[in-house]
Amino acid sequence: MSTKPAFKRAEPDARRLSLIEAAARVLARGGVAGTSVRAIAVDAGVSPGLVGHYFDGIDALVAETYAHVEARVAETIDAALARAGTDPRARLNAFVTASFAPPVASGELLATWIAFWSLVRSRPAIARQHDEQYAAFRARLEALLGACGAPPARLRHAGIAITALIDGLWLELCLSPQAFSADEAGAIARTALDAILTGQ
Amino acid sequence: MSTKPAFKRAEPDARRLSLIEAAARVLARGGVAGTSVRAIAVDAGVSPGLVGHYFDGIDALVAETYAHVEARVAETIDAALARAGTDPRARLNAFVTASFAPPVASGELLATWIAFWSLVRSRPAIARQHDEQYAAFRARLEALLGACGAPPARLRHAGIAITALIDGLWLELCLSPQAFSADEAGAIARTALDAILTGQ
DNA sequence: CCACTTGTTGTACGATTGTCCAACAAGCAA
DNA sequence: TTGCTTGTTGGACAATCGTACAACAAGTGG
Repeated sequence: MSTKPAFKRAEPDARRLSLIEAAARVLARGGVAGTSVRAIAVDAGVSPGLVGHYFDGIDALVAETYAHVEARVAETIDAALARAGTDPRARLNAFVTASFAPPVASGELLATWIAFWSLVRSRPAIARQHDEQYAAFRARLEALLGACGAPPARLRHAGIAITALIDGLWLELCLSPQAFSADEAGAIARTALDAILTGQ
Repeated sequence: MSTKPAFKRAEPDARRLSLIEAAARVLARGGVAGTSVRAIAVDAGVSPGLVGHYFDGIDALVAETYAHVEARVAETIDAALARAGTDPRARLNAFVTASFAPPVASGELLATWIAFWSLVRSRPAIARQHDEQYAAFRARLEALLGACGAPPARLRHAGIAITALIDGLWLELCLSPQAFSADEAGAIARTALDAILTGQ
């Protein structure tokens, strides 16, 4: 009879991903205070030492977790856009609706954002990453706004405005879900889109 | 000759305040990661044990620090409103301008917000405090909007919208000050106010 | 079957955390 | 001055943190 292996080797990329997903789960479950190398290792079913083997410290793991979670958010929104068809305004509406519904707007995701934000000011590399992901988010929104006929001269300000509005509504929706509903947030965002696309 | 006292007693309220202000400074200087009971005590020129004498744990100190800093923010905005005179729209403009200028919009303040946000989901008492402070902020904004002639039926959504827009712009201004300027943020917010006050 | 590489383990390490508490002393009342 | 209250000290305490590293073993190429 054969002895069972004490552990199984994983393909490096798969192992990295499983650690990132474990970090996201731990952040969602216990918040920033409940997140540590050990807790993540336990959740991933792995020895704590392995975290250091794949990431340059826990801050780097948090940064990669943020990037991964935001990529999943982007996928969720892309799926909503695809479902909305080809009408530019319908796609814009789908964008905001998806932004305020689970799994995008949820208290669980917030912990990952907060953990990442807390590193932005002290870590230049993470500040750069934040700038890139913010720019990408805004660029996508500007493309949708442009497709709806927003004048190019106003595209920059429109993109900043709608991005900020969505972020502010999303944040409050995560922090105190009872202050207003996801439907209200969607209605507010669509009203703002009307105002911007109509032009003054 | 008299021996110098080893320490001086402070009036309880003054001592509490000095600890809160020290916590705000430490959060501003070192971020969430650089903040601890000991660091705050050193900054306040006090023994670490004294923190426990005035606050039920460091989370309570963070919560009170947030309340204090937001009160200072409110004072700064109130001063801007007073300077703006009595014209309702001028007061509204002053509100947004003050929100995007130091000391309200600054990376230093952000750390206090982040530390507080990270406690909202796990501490019911802090969640309640957040709800109250958010409601107060929005109520003040709704009063200013109402004075500008915004129809009462739309006041709730208008208040949520402008609050979210200001929050989103403020957050991004703190996180990456080079993405857009405070003047741009002010112009964007004033445009949104125009759209809301004109009615659609 | 035997190296050899390297993913993985488990622990030890020093530093730091928040909290607690006995001892001290400052300042007021008598 | 004498006594008393209590703000204050400073260190002890257990727990936990992130990281480093030597030992082990899984899987691959020979």
